[in-house]
Amino acid sequence: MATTDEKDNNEQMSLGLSLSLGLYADNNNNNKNKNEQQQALKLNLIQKPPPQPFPNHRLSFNTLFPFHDLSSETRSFLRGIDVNSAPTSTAAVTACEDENGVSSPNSTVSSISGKRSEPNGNDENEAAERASYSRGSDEEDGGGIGGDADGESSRKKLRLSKEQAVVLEETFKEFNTLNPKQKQALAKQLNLRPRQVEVWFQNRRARTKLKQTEVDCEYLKRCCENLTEENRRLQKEVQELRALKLSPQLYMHMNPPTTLTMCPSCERVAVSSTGSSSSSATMQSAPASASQNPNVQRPIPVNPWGAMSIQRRPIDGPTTRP
DNA sequence: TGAATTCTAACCCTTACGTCA
DNA sequence: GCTGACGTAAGGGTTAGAATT
Repeated sequence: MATTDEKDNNEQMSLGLSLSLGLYADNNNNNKNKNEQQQALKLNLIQKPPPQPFPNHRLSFNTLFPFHDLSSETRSFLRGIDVNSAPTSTAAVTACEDENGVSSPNSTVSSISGKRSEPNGNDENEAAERASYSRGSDEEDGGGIGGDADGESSRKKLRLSKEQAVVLEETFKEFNTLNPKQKQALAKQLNLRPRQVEVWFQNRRARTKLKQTEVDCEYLKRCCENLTEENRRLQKEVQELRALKLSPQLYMHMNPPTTLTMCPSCERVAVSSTGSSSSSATMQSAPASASQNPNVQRPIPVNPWGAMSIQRRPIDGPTTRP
């Protein structure tokens, strides 16, 4: 059926994606326009994606574990994803699309296209089949990809063409979430159903998040290793100090124990030796004097992240963002 | 004005399918 | 040809915020 959304799409088709995404021919009759307009302002006019990579209601990993020294890096993880490594400009892809908007290589039903690597064996039959398939019945969502017409049970799986994937990827770099209008416009441009675009973005976000989780996991692993090492070292020091306490007569012949000091500016922990000239009084009374005199370098509880010098390699992700 | 209800969109988890080795 | 691993499109359920009543 011809919905108002389709009308929107027709109006927007004449523009390139970047423009059409921002275009708000506001003849929509549903009740969420205010929201969308606000979002459109945010996303399209200001060209500023939402601040959070995943504007989710739920807590993200980084929300739960806010590494203070990593925030900027962590936020940048989701930038610059280029999975397909063949970034074609949107304009170029758009240019491939002819006026009818149906002759471009469309999403591919794998059982039809055969090879995964090269879906664009452009028969007219194939193209027609793909077009009819990917367009489907433009009823919203309900049908699903396998829910069209005949089979409820058999859900055929389509494969997006390379061009579609590239455009989606490029768009994802810009906006990792789409508002409904953007979704519509992009779907129209790619000759897909909005639901398919939505699903693609959802899955794409999931993949990005998975990568992020892997990176975070690796980081925590290294944190754990460092902490274990630090713990081992401190245990050893404690043993030394206990031995010292039990036999003070030996103290004068011992090397001074190492002490953790913290740089007040960067709060990084440094292991320093107090030097051979340090007196026993200094060593033993250090914690007490530190608590009284803030200028005294004092042994501190170990900052688990401070001693880390791990460079977290950002994973690919959506593009730059302030 | 505040509470209850409805709508919507995003997310997560899972499934099903296609491809490849 | 069969099989298991892997990638990914899609289904279904849940949730939170906005809009409406």
